[in-house]
Amino acid sequence: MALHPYSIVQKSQRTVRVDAPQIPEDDGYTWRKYGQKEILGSKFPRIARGATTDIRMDALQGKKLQQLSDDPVSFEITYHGEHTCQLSLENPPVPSSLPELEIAQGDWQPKKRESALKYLKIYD
DNA sequence: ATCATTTGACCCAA
DNA sequence: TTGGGTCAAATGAT
Repeated sequence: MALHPYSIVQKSQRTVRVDAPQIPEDDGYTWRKYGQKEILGSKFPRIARGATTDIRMDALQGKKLQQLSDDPVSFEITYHGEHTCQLSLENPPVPSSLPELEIAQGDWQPKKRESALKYLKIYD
């Protein structure tokens, strides 16, 4: 995915614009869509996704997709925080106890802990 | 059976 | 109260 100019929006959050054939859906992580909303003044809905590649909660990461126009279709992707998970899927680290799951790195974390536990169960 | 997506409901900050 | 982010049950895909 050839990344095009990005601008720093906040600490640990950046927005990247790419053209349609370069939508970085395949950016090395598995994203799970968990929401879609119509945005006032926007022609296209905003899609919310979270990373599910790593069963550790501190590896969860938010990602939003916003389609900006539909002629030269471009998207705006906002990453929240940083991935802390390993890319290698062989031998994924398994949390031995639940309290470990309370730690969330970066400026994004799931709103409810139960939800994160659910994510965990899926991959447990 | 496992895991992803859809979609209205729910929640909360502004 | 409204707008927007997340929840979660049903549904789809494999």
